[in-house]
Amino acid sequence: MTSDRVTFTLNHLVGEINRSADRILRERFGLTYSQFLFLVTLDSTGQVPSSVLAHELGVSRAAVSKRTSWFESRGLASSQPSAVDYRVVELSITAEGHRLAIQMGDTLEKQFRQRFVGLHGVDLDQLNRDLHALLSHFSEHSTTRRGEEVAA
Amino acid sequence: MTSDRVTFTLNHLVGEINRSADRILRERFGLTYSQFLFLVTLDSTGQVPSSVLAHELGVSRAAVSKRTSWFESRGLASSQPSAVDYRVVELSITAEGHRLAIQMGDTLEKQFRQRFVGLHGVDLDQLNRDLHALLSHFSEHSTTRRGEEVAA
DNA sequence: CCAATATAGTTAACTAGTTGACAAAAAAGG
DNA sequence: CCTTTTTTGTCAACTAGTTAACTATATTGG
Repeated sequence: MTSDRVTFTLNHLVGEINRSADRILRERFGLTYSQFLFLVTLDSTGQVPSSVLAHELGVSRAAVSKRTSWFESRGLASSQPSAVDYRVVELSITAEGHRLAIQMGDTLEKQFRQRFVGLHGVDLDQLNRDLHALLSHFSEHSTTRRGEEVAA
Repeated sequence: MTSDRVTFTLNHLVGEINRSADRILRERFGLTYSQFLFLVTLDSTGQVPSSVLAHELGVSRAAVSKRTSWFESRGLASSQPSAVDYRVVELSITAEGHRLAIQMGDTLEKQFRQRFVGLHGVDLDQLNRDLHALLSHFSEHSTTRRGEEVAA
């Protein structure tokens, strides 16, 4: 059962971390962790078609489509039809959205570091490398059917 | 940014693993990963009050309440009012549910092992220990953090 | 003993995801 | 050039979670 335990441990740990991040972001910024991910991803891509953002977030195009107006109405993101492909809606982050994404990221980073001072016996960088190794091994050996289409 | 990258890597990896498990369970058993978790958790607890199962699964009592009839109607779980506390609904797994939980667990285990033959340089048992260390450190330091000072 | 409080489960209204169907636009290719 | 196929975004209907309000039952303490 060793291997199963790893997946259970992973799920449990990720659950705890995300719950904690969510709580902090709600308290201090009034936004959820998932809203933070939307912003930080859009910030990292710069202006992108809605479908590309969906792919980056690992969710369906429909999911992004439904959430876009929420971010627009709060002045955190903006959308405009592409000039070159009239099917495409280009999304971009606003200055306010960018400012917020940075601030939220910094807050989480600081909180995470504080929480792990005094944790000895685990090398976080080594852990990160191992997780990356697992991830790429996993992606290579799977018929990654992520939502619908897959970019090779 | 090291620490943030760890949480992103964790999320990404868990997403891939769970998506893969979900796909396999849907194909072979017609059930989702989350339904498997419900069954395997109920199987491990034995007969429990609905609220205890909710706690074990890390979801709200309402979430369990709404799903219970689905499992009952398929003969995988059963519920009966407690004889000692008339507020409580006791849940238990059926023989069929138990059989299914075992079979699904075995399938995932086998698939996981197959996928990781040929992955060198990562000791899964060591990884599991590290993750557990992180998890318990995290849980210890997560309670009682009201109003702590982190400059924003 | 009984009034106040706490707890278990259900329900309603909401959020955020899914798939499948669709219209419109673009790309491919005879 | 015109048909066929592909892609983009949106919508509808669904799943699975949330919180808040509610009912019914326990538990506690004066």
